[in-house]
Amino acid sequence: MQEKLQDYFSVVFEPELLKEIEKFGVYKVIKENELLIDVGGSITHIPLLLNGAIKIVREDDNGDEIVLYFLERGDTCAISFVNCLNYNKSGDSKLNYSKSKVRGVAEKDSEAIFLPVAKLSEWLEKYQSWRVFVIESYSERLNEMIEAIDTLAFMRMDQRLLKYLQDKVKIMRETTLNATHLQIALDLNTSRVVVSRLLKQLENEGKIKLFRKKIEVLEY
DNA sequence: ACATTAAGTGATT
DNA sequence: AATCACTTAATGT
Repeated sequence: MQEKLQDYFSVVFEPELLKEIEKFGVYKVIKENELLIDVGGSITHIPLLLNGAIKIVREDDNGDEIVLYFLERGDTCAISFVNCLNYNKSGDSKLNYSKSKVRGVAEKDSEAIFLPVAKLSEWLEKYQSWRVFVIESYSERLNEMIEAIDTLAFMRMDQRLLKYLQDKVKIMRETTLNATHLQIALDLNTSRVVVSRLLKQLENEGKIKLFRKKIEVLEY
């Protein structure tokens, strides 16, 4: 764990903070499709992603879902973190953790260090580098959310689909994606039939190539 | 050989 | 863009 911490964060964090992270953080290997946090689940730890990718999904009461954004190497879900802070301040004395409004699923095998929320606010006061990191991360997440809203509000389904595929290529670092039409439909909150048709269209336009349970993206 | 799951398609709203 | 109803193709047992 130390080496990996060094690799990714030695430039970002001061040595003392790194030591603390080593001490209180729990290193974990996350398998593809593993559920990290579900809607309504308590947030007890915040992940510091070493590598891999986590898909953050919003789910409403009917179980309809929309992909908000992906967490990548060096990312953390600062939104949930700040959420925790607010909760604890305004909060009761009991050790209640705030509830997650999103779901996090591993998009591929990943490694992360899980940090207990209690430590995080402490570090906020102690370490300058931690403050910077959290604020930057927060702003990144916010921008990604705005981007997600834009695509949702202003783009037609075919464009959204293409963007989805291209984003995924970026995150997976592979041009050939493993995904069924149904899975994609769920991510975009549409029906499988629509996805199938639009994918066919994209294939005819020469932008992608279709296989069974696989899609090769040619333009990205 | 049969059942199950993934993908393709026309017609309708 | 969604839904229905149906077909075809690939895969698992």
